[in-house]
Amino acid sequence: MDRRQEILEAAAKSFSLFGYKATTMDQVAKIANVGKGTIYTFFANKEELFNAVVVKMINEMRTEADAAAVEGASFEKNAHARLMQMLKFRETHQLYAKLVDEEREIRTPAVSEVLEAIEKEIVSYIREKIEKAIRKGELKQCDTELIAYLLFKAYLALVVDWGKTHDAELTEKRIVELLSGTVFNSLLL
Amino acid sequence: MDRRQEILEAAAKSFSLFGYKATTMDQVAKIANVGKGTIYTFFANKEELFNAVVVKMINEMRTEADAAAVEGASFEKNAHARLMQMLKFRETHQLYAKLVDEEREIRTPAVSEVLEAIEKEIVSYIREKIEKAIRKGELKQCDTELIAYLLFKAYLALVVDWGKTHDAELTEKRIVELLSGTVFNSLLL
DNA sequence: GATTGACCAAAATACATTTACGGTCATCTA
DNA sequence: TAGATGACCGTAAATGTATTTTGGTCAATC
Repeated sequence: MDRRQEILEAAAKSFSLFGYKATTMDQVAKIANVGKGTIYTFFANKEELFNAVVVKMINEMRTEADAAAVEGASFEKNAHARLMQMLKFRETHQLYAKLVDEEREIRTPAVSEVLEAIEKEIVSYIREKIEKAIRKGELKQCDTELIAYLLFKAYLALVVDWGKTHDAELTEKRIVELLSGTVFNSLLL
Repeated sequence: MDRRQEILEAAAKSFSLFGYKATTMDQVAKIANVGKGTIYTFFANKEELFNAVVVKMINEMRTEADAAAVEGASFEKNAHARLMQMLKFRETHQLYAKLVDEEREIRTPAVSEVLEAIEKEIVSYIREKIEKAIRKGELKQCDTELIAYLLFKAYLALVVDWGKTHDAELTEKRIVELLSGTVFNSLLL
């Protein structure tokens, strides 16, 4: 089997289990059943290996977000489904969850950078969908960059942050009612 | 002069200059020109002294936020002015800025708790204003708790977070246009 | 020519020792 | 004699140091 692939999978396993900092190159080599030196013939260093693993994860997330949308459904319904899916992915997917954790309690630069990149990716993904809906005539012209950013931050706040400072999570119904009445409604043509 | 007051001022000065963790009770005693034991006749411990200082600061912030509003102006205009003022206070006021800093790089529980309390205070302040506007018939009935939370988080994201991941800050105009067209507009009766 | 693991400098960790700090209370003074 | 004080105490943090671990290299190997 492809050596590069085996290394990638081994790395994904280790990063998922132990996080970035606690994963050692020896560890990865052992899991992948290769010598440590072999890793460096495919990846320049630990951080590049990490980035490659994360890129793969981002693609999985995108795929799952797309799967959450329903052909023919309204922009609001699909945008909601997509965002909820990605936020669920964020706390369900072993690697993503681990990285969020690591970011909270240690401060590893490589992890911060990667998390930032993921968020940028999500925002630009949302933006794509908005622009597509505008082209289709479902939404009115607007500042798509800012709207995408606002949507993402709003969902992050309502789904993730709220629970940290209140004793109960917000129900999805309450979130939908709030955003449907405010942001989403204002986007309609 | 009132001993309690002198201690409070000395503490405010020290917390502002060095943060919570790096402020020592000996330090405060020296600045206040009192024996260390005296502090403990007014405040049970360092954290209570800290809380008292922060309560004072919250009141200042409230006063400044109120001063930013204009009698007779629209809800949107005043809410915007109030929120922008509080966010400016957040990075201008020596103590507040220092605490945000300390929270970012050290993880002092007392500081985290206090920052959370301040945010709660801001949100409930915004909520008050929303409810007042509803009573006056300027805004429609809505989920005031969530709207207040969303507004605060949106401003935080647009004014504070945006700059951290983009090379230029958002202009106030762009923020106003975004929120005016979405959240604020939807609140009108 | 691809693969490997012993090897190296640098970074992280563990440990021992010292220092600093929050909080107390017997003493002092007004 | 009631409030103020600072020397004092136990603990927690900081500091210094020895030891281990780790990312990355490269000469030897297959």
